[in-house]
Amino acid sequence: MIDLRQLREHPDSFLERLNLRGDYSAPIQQILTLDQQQRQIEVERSQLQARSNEIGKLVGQQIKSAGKDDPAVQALRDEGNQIKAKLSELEPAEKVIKAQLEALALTIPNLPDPATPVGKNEDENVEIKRWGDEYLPSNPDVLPHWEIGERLGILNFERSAKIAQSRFVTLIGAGAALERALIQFMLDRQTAAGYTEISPPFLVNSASLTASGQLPKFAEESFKCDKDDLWLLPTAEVAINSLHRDEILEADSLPLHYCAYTPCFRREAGSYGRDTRGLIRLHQFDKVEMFKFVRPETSEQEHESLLQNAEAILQALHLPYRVITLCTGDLGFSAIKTYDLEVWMPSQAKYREISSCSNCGDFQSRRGNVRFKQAGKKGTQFLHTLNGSGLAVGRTMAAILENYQQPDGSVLLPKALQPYLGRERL
RNA sequence: GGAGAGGUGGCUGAGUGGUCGAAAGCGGCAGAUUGCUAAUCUGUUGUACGGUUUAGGUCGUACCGAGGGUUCGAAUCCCUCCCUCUCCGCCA
Repeated sequence: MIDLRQLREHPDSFLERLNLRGDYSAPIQQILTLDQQQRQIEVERSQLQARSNEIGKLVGQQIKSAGKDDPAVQALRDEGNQIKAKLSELEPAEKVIKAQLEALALTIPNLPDPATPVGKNEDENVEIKRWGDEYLPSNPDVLPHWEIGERLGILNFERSAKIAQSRFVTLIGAGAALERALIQFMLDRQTAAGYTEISPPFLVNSASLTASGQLPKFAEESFKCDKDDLWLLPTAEVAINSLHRDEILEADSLPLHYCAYTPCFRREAGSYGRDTRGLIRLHQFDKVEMFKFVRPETSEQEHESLLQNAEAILQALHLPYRVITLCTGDLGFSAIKTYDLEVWMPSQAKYREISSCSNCGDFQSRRGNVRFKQAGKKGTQFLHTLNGSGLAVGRTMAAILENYQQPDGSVLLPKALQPYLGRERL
């Protein structure tokens, strides 16, 4: 949620930064108008209520001293009724405006951080690092991971479509074990890095999705269970973000670092043509997520260490990757700054996203009303939230199947993973 | 799914129509005092929004699970929903 007070006080600089994402002039103007109307009504309303409260007390006193049939009592009652009549017009009007204001404000994305490069779309993202050139595979005839996977008999798409739909996979034998091993491996690493593991509900309510930013704007992206106001979790970020919703945390308890393995469910609406084969873009995939609740002044630094924690997995698996900083035009809705990790996919001769590490500033904590309080100090502050994949399991599996593919059609397993599977190759 | 009980401030817990934002205790904070790793005493102690102020501040409104209703006036009465607990049923 944007900071309405900040917008009200510095509308020009606010809009200038926001417009680095696209043109939001119209809704912002509307928000400013609604905000002004709302406050105007609020002033009038609270004055009336003050008088009404006063009358309420006076009636009580008058009845005690002069009896309930005293003419003064009737006069006060009349005045009270008049106020009630006025309030019955003001209150609904204010509610409507407030609802419009909130609905609109919820569709405004977060302001990009000054450190986020300015750009229109993904073509203007900035590469900041490459790692693992020495691990680039030398095998020139690498098969795409879905082909090698089906040859090895460890994954099957056709039968998955029979069970569910296209864009689902069934893992078989060593494939299923590999997935489980990767989850275990990643959780082991991230918990060793200080993240507290949680296992949240895989169904979440609308409030949780709104808090993290998926609703109201991206309702089409998630699967909904209509009867229950529950949605299939699109990412563990949603669940962990709501773990402390409507709470006031002790400053001393921060930072809180969590990680979680969950499946993630996404409708992938509007991406019908892309990545139709393989493990890259499925309706259901596994992910180990990292999430931090931190004090505002530390979030930049926490963002860097979050990135390192994600990188550590790729490094441990000896998978070549690069790090890019998303530009303002490609930045996600809730983020102020995002690093993407892209792993090398030999069959496509391209780097493909395998982790996204974002600093969301106080955007999600405003939406979820998560604050912290310094003991002994007055007032509360919104904290900052950060999230990052550590990592997407399906894409990691795809990267392994391609980068570790041998000329004889077998797939070597990364050394770090071998103990988890009790074997050296697939 | 059926029956019952209940949701009050950081916690425990009183409060069933009128100075209740809410007693009391605990905890927290500040001070006093006692020569002993603590006791005692005193004071203080929620959040949000808005008006006003250079600021400290000050004033107002709202909040006793959520949303409606009755009333001059609701934590208190009525309705709907959500959640928790106990028992029964069902079930991994």
